[in-house]
Amino acid sequence: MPRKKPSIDRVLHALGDPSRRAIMEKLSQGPISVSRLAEPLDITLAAVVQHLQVLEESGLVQTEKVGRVRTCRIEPGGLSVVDKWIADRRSMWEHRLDRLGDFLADPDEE
Amino acid sequence: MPRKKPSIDRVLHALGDPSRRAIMEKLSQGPISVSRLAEPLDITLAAVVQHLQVLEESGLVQTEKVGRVRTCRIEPGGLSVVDKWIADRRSMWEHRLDRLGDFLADPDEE
DNA sequence: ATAATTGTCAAGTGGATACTTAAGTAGTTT
DNA sequence: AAACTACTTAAGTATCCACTTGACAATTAT
Repeated sequence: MPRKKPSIDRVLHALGDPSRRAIMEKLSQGPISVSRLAEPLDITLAAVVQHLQVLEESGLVQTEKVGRVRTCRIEPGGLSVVDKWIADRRSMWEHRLDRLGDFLADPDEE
Repeated sequence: MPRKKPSIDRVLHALGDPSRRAIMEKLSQGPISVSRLAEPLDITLAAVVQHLQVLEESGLVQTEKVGRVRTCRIEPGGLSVVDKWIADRRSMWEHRLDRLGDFLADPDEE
């Protein structure tokens, strides 16, 4: 089955949840199985599996099942779409600040 | 009223919503009033105000009311907490990849 | 074969939340 | 003063979503 395109929408929604961020942080330490992932989190294994689905569909995590063990790891390129979105916003408003000193609208700052 | 500390949790949750991202994108073009912000979005003005509250509490947007008009603008440092979180994750797993070649899933390591 | 491990799936629940409507406030214009 | 503009606030609704339970499947160990 073809892997879904990781949109900024999917990715940011995925990262918006604390449990999923905890999973990302754990996975940053290295690949690990589902049940070992679940141990430190105080949610059930089933919940962890659901989070992993979201993370996988958003392109943040890759998993592979061998035998009865599913091993999860970070998908290194997954966060780049967020980087890009942020960079785009920043370039927009920074570029704007270059062109016109916006003291008119904002006398207080800068 | 002291401004709340913008945690990574607040910020990523705020950015997880498409309407709020649309607001961020519009604001990247420059400061604008609430009602003009609402025009292109097909949600009510009241909904926009609620989103703006979330964005402001997360430190992504700053607003200022003069007369009866509230002007909204990007808070330039607001996204840095996301940058930092991403950079931290990346440095973790990249550092790890430097140290040990991760040949295949080796469950009992270290 | 039996049991234990590791994960999967379906269905349901409770709480969060995005949104609407409607009424109200406070500046601004005429 | 009256009308209009630009929000603001409260309350209700409906959907979403994180999480649980419980039954099941598949692999590995005894």
